[in-house]
Amino acid sequence: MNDDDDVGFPESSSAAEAADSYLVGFVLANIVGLRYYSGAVSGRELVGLVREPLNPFDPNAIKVLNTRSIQVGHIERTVAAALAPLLDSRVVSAEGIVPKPPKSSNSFRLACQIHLFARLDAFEVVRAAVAEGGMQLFDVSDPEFGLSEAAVVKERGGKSARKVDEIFAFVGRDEGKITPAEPPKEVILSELFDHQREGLGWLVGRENSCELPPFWEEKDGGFVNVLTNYKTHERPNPLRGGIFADDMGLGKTLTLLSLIATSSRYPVRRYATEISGGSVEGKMRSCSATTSRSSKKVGNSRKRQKLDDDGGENEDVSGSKTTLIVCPPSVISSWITQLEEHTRPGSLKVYLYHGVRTRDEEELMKYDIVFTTYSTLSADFGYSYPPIQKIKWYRVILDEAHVIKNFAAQQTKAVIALKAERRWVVTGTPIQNSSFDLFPHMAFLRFEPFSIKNYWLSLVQRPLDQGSKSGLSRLQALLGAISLRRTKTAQNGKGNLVALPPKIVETYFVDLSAEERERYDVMESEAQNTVREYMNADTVLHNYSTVLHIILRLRQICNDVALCPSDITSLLPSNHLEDVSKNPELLKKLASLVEDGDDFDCPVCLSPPTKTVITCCAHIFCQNCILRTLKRHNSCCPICRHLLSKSDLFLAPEMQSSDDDECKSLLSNRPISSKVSTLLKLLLESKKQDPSTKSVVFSQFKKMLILLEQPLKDAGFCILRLDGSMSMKKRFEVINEFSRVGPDAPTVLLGSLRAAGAGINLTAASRVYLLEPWWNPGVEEQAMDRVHRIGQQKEVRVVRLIVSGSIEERILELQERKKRLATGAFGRKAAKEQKQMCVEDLRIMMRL
DNA sequence: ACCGCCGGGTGCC
DNA sequence: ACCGCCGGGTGCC
Repeated sequence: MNDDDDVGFPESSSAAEAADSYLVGFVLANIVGLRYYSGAVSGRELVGLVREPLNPFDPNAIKVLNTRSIQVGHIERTVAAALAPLLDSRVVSAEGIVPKPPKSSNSFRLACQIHLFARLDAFEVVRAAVAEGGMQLFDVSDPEFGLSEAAVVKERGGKSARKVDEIFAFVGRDEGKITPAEPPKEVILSELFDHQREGLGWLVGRENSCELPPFWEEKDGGFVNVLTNYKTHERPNPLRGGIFADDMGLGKTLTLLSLIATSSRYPVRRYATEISGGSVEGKMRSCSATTSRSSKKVGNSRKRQKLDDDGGENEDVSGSKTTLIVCPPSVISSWITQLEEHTRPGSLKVYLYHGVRTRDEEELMKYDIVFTTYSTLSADFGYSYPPIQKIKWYRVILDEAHVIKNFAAQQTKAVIALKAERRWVVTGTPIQNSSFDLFPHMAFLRFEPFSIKNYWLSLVQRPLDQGSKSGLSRLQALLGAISLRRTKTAQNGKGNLVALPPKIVETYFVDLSAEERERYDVMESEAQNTVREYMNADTVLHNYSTVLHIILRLRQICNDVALCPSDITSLLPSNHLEDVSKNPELLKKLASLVEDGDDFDCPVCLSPPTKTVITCCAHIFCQNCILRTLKRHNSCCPICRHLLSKSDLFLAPEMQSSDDDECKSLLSNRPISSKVSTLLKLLLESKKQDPSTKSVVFSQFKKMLILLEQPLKDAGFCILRLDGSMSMKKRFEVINEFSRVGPDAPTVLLGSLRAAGAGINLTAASRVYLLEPWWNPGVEEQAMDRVHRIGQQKEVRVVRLIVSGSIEERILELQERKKRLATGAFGRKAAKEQKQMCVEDLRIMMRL
């Protein structure tokens, strides 16, 4: 057994915090010594990795714990030797997952994937250390991956990730109706409102619930946690408590007093009033710091004996039903006021554990309610055996629990260490601001597996930090499963504890000037002719890159002619064979296409290529994707079935950022395009309304972002740029600077989509301008979500700029079609085709 | 034989 | 552990 039994979760091995750490990859290692420990692991289960520097056999030892914090074994010595320094120096945090169940019950070792997380600037160090230790670092996009043992695991992992979200979606949905409850009239004098009776019903119901906690199911006579896949034969304890998060002003305090009253011993032991003496009023006087000792009484010895052996967690130590309420000092008085107002005098005895306070546990147990503050708790914690920590309370209520923010803080630790059968987190504040670390609350509530840091991080916090949709929905689902929130406005309905302000998306149509229009029309008809030829000859696929090129140019003109050379045909490959290997010119052009475009999705993985490869048949892929595909599919190009070998693949040159100045000089002193002037107009309007409003302008064309700089500066905007060529570190610096406030603070961020990937948080802005329509609506969605995500305080307005009567309008049309398809009957089937442009799409886009 | 080879003892860190 | 590894016994053909 492990030693940290009190709190019920292990100290995490993850030193690097979630905020800016990312998955470097994973290594395979054995868990050894299973023979010597009792911890069981079933397949696909997460395990805790905990350093054990004092191990007498190996200072590098890393022990492995299962979900229940029971030791399973150790990480094999060689791997531990390589990882220990990384963990100790907090360069990495590690999470283990056991992919397959042990072959037999008396196995000696067990394979484990160790996922390593680190800050981006430490990736190289980690890679080097892993290599030094003789291990292979597996990467998600490793082409070799398809064949390794790890692949099986990873594939399953992918499936399970989807499944995890389904599980989350399911939980909390089956929450039954609440049966309203009446408080005992002997104690509560006031009449409760309907919603308060319901609230009371919910509270009482949860405290007396015998149901399995959320995410647990009964299966084959045993119990399984469907999230962690942990199986056990012991029935997990019900979660007797939760989060009570009614809006302010709905009377949470009275509802909670009613809850306390239902378990108070009044009127049964009316005689006890005399023993402990003092009504509420009496207590009120004795509560002040200077006189709180006055309530000291000699306890009876029978109780003391019981208290002394309170190590037994299951024992209800004294039979007492004392509720401990922890709250900020200012809130105590409002509790007292409500006590006076709503309860029968003398029916609930209270003690203020605050200032000069008793050290006598037995004394404390005489009261119905003991109030204390977070800072008192924190001050006491660390003293040996402070009574408040030693007592096993009947119930603990954390009021205004949102004041707990930092898991590492002493006061948080003190709160989590409190012992009680019934635990409540009470808050009236929806989680909207950026400090929304709910882990302390999960730990306090003993809500497994979220009360275990690694699980919290990987299941909720990390997805949330990286701005993924599933992060938010998981958080909402799990909170929904254990909390009650009603808002003043939305009566009856369960308000969401995690609410985002609204997002308004509008499309602003831009009219081209007469000159621009003429230019565009000429180009478009040229383009139509070319594409029509390919279509008639059925050679669209063989001229794929040319077609992409044409479309790209048309889209560029919609933004600004400066993005595109005047003669569209000059950019088309002269050679109809499109063989890059025999045509270095074409390679160059394609490379520029990739660089300009910034939005080419690899047709295999449907996301922007990491290492861009151009085939001799002029199609574009991620290096890893095309390598993997060639291995599987008889060496054919997935687009045109051209035979390919490795020598037919060309790495696109890395993007250069040095041409910025060149671009700038090229682009300066030109008349402003219609789209740019429209953007300026909109930005100025919003500045007029509120000068502090911050905006993000997204374009997929790097040149467009450069081109915008000067006009924006001239119009008096302080701007920043975020592009794909920046290192992650630099990106975070830019975002940090962008969120600065003050008279000289930047208000406009020019961003490329590629730079706004996972982990990028742009909530400082409340306006988003999308300069062009994106191929795939999901990508636009993602861009908006960098701004519209947890931490956003304001309503978000998104404006898409679309040139009317242009290819942009048709792209919009295509997007709509695809959305319809995706949500329609063919939903799942259409998903793959959705992102790849087909001939039919091309027809629509080119008006052919 | 300062070797190779055999087979028994043994087994996390 | 139906392994690897260690260290003792052993030794031409």
